Amino acid sequence: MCTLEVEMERYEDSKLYQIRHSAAHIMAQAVMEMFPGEARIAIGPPIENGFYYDFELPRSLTPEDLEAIEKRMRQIIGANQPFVREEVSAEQARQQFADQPYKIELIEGLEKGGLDEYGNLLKEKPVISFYRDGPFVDLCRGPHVESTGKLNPGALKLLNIAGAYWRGDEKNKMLQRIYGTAWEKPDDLKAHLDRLEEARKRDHRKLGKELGLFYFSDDVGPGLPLFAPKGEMVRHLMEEYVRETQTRYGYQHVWTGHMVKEDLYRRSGHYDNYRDVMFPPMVDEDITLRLKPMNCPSHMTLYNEMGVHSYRELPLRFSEFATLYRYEKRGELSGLARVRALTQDDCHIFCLPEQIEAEFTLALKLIQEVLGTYKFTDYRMRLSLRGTEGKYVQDDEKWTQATAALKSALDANHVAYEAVEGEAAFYGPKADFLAKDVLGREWQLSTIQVDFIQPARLGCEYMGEDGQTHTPVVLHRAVTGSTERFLAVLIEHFAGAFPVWLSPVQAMVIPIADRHVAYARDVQQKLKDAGIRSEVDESSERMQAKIRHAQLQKIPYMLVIGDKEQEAGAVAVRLRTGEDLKAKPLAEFIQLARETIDKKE
RNA sequence: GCCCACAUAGCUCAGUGGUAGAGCAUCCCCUUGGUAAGGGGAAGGUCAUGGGUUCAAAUCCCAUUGUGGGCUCCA
Repeated sequence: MCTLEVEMERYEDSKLYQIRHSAAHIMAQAVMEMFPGEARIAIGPPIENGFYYDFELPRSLTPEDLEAIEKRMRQIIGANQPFVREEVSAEQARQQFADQPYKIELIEGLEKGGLDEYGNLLKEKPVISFYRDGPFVDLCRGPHVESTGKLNPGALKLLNIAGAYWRGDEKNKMLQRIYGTAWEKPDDLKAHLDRLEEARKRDHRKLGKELGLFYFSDDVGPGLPLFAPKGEMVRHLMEEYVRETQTRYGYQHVWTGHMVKEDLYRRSGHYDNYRDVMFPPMVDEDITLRLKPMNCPSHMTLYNEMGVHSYRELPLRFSEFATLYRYEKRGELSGLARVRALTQDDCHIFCLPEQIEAEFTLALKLIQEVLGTYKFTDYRMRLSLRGTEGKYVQDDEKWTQATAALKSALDANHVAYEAVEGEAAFYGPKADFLAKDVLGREWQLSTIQVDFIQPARLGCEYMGEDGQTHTPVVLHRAVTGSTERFLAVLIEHFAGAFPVWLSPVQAMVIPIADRHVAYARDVQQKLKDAGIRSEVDESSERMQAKIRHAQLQKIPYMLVIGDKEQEAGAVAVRLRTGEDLKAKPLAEFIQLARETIDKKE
């Protein structure tokens, strides 16, 4: 066996990084010239596919300003100003940026030697440096291109204006951020803009409407999706598939409703950690109820109500497609990707401490199977661990134990992972699956979390082999997470052209003339008998128009029926790829379609 | 929640102070066709909601609601 070692260039060391960093400086120069003496500059880093710079300005920027700034940037590039690095003392830096409060704050952070611009701890005290290009000076670590002329003026574009809090903290002032993108060659820029365009075309909100899947209505409320028959069909198929798979993996299904007494969330710890995402309480005399934002306390209560559990019963795996309600901030709602009413394929596994590894492995296999079915083959794992401070429940021993169990399970399954501190849930560490879609965008889909805390708080117990009562460990696990969000990702992943098994309408029967309608209905009935979902296009349009309509609806099979097919008991099969499979006996088509559907290809 | 933008027919959009428009979709009529749009006609809008300015508001101003782009990928 041989492994090919590919030395990946770090983005930070790349030419593109320098180009974008330099573009940010050039943009800042242009903006400062636009507001002489009034512009305050914050930070302007390169980011994936581009760069941004944050400003505090006397007025709001407009799209026309962007054009003017971009024009000025081209002039600065034309002037070919060299970038000159200069190392300075903190005092010199303060003098240079006396009227730039954000820079002063950065300098102070650097001077303390401990903090970077976000207040995070740095390992060593950095050297303070400037980069000058022409009249513009910025506090900057670099590196940059040699001179502004190294940038290709045709490979640069300012994209949008956005608000951004200084240091990302909503307690701080709101700054104006300009996003731009810069590349080595105009063709690269074009390719990038084409990718953005492709992403827009696949936008699940646009496709959801075009394909008649789901809607939002002001009358119902923000973040509360309404699923039309076709959308609900997809949702139903997704749920059915995961349910059936879970059953196959030894999971049981439970149901715990929509509301819970607030007291339960106080005991579980959710009230303290999760209050902001709960809908306001409903008070009924002396009972205060909350819409369920998560299932764990309900599942644990159910576990308790079911009587005394023996260690022989464990693991118990309770899964539920539960409708949860989360009071997401208005500005964070986004199509189906972020909603206030969602369906979670949640599961809680009650197990013995020594079963963690096996249960984790089982969940891992289940997730890998499901993601594979949905054609997500490119994913990585992130192990989220406790941070040094914050919301985390204090119990060092249990954290250590939980973390070790997860790591050893990952290692035992030869799964590569990246550990991130400070990203854990309040009750324990978690392992998340980050999957890439066809456009290379990464989505967090599945999650497995270890919980040593809540079962104890809610009094979950089992009788051990030793005759003593013990607290079970609970693994929280979601495969597709929120069905709504997963559907959003699927729509974009497949550009609305679902695999046949998931397509709400699998076949469109297209009679060429009215005299073929009776046979078309006959075909539809036979398809129905075979469990294939179809429609007959009985409109008075020409066949070409019917094909176009079915094509735009991304229906996998178009079955054209004319005199020849009717006589032969056949259907002429056209795929949405444009491929013409010619006329086939109906039975043959049904067999072909069934195989594709059953294999979930 | 905060910053900015946007809200006109079911959908996509035009209309920037003087009687509300187009294409697609819908309905009706003609056409009955062979792999991505056949032709004609009709119907359809308190211009998101509420205030204000004006002789006059879809258009200008304010508020509200909703939607969109963002809100730590290292000076």
